[in-house]
Amino acid sequence: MQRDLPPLNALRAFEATARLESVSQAAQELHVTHGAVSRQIRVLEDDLGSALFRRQGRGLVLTPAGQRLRDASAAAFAQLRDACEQLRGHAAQTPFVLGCPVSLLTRWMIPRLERLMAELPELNLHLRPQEIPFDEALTGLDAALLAAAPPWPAGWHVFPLARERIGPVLSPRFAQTHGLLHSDPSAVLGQRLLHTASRPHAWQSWMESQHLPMEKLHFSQSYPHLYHLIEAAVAGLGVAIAPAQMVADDLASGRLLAPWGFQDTAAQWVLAVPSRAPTSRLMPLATWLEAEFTAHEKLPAANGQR
Amino acid sequence: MQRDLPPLNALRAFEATARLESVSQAAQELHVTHGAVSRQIRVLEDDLGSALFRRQGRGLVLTPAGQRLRDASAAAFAQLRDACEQLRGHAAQTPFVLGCPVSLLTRWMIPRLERLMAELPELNLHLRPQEIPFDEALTGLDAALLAAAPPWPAGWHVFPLARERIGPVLSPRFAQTHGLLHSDPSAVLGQRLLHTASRPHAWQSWMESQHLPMEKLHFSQSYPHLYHLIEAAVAGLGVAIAPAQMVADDLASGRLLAPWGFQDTAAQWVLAVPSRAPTSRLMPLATWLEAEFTAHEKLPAANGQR
DNA sequence: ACGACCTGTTAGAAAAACTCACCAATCCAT
DNA sequence: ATGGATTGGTGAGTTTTTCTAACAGGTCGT
Repeated sequence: MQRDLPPLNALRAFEATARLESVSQAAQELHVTHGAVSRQIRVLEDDLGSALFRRQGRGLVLTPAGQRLRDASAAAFAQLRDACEQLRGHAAQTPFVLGCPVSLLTRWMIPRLERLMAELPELNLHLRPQEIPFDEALTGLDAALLAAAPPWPAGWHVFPLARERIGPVLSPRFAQTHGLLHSDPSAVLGQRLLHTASRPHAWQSWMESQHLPMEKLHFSQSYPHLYHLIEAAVAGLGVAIAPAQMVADDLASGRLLAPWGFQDTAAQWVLAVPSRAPTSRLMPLATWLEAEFTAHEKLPAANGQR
Repeated sequence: MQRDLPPLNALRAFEATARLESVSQAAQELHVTHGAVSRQIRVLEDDLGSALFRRQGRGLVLTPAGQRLRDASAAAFAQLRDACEQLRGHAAQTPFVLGCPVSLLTRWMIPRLERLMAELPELNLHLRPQEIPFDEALTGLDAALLAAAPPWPAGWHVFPLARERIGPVLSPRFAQTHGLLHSDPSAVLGQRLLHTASRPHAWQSWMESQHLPMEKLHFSQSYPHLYHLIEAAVAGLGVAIAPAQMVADDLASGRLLAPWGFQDTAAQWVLAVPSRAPTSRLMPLATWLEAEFTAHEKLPAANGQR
């Protein structure tokens, strides 16, 4: 049978008090009031059944019993501190592996990476390109950044970052651009529409949201990745449909135009983590990403003009 | 600057779980539910920022980080356990010194001492004869047993045990006894009244409570201690006035009679302790004494006949 | 496939810890 | 000596933590 340990928090209060020979200073070190420390010491004395301090005037003197306990607890706590220090240090320098689809990585993450590293230097972020669908257990990842619609796989914990919003984009260099700029959304019907196998329903869902018929679409070549699709649009090969965030920088620089704005989809941009992962390193990243994503909410809403 | 310790209670839960390789068994050892342990481990993992267990089927496996922490915490806790064990053991075998006036000691405590020692063997009780008034700090005592009226000195913590009740007692061998047995309390007026310097007001307060005049009292010799007073009564030298508890055994055995019962005084029998003494060894004694004192409440009340 | 067994999770209840405000004692500077 | 500053102790009330109870989901053995 296991012998009983004393109340550990009381022991911590005692150790600090014994080391500093002052209740008040110990309270300061432990970030509590002196009353709390005084009480904890009382609890410990009561538990052990012997006085640990002699109250002498406005100070304290350790009793022999107190001295022995101080030595033991100081050593024990030092050992625990060392071990935890080591673990924490090791955990801190382990890279935080973030899975991310190549399209997002290329067009959104990389332009922001330097700033992210500067603002969260402790994170030691490593990006791992990885396409949707993600492994259910997120094997080898500390987190994944992706756009997806609920329901989420069991075993994920999901931080919503922003609604996904998509819309048609085209280059100023595209031959028909001038005629399209002030037209209805229906004007896209006759254009060369670029699309990607990774988002086969993008045009369909946008057309539905605009109440346009789908039969008259003129699909051009299909691109394997969203990344290529957007590059094709930038090159003026036709009208692409893309999530707002992934063309934000191109819109800002004028390389792309979005005459009909963007439209919410059922999907969201989320940060997904295995449900029982430690949260301490996660929260700063989640916060940063959310801020960065919502900073783009200033992009034109659906039907907005640019 | 002091580095931070991990949450200690969480660490204790982890240590038990790691040692037993089971959340459920650890919960059993710690006398909590498995949910509590599971949660504590989660808190610790979160605090340290690294997983300590790999959940594998219905069991647990320590991660390398967990193993290191287990070794460190097992050693640290063992050290603390040892030290506290030693302190507790030392405290337990230190005698518990109970100050007690000789009268009470002789006539009440000693007859019950064997039973007390048998029922509270861990207490290691030492009686120290000591007369009222007691030192305000109760120097050298763990507690004091005495009859006194409030207010109590500052720095005492007082466990009330029973009201003090006093009444006249006399021996069957006393010459006038037969005539007194069925008389009014006023019959004492003409008798030889025994009294003691240690309680000069005893007769006075009793007479007042009976609404009898005090002028006609025939005081006999004064005895230095209550103890002698009672012995004088037993010897048939006159009528003594004594607290109920101190003649209880004599009444039971017939060596003394209390024809007019007993009367509450302003005083109480109390167990007094220095206010910041540890309570763990105290409570069993206080409980035992209270039970023993109130067991005598069955003695005849004031005006009751015997 | 089923029950036995184990761990994780949640809301709400219970317990522990803390703060605040006060007191008493001591020390120190005037 | 006296009044202010500092220190420790205490009690009431509140906040925070921890625990329980009940359920969910997975794995193992039969």
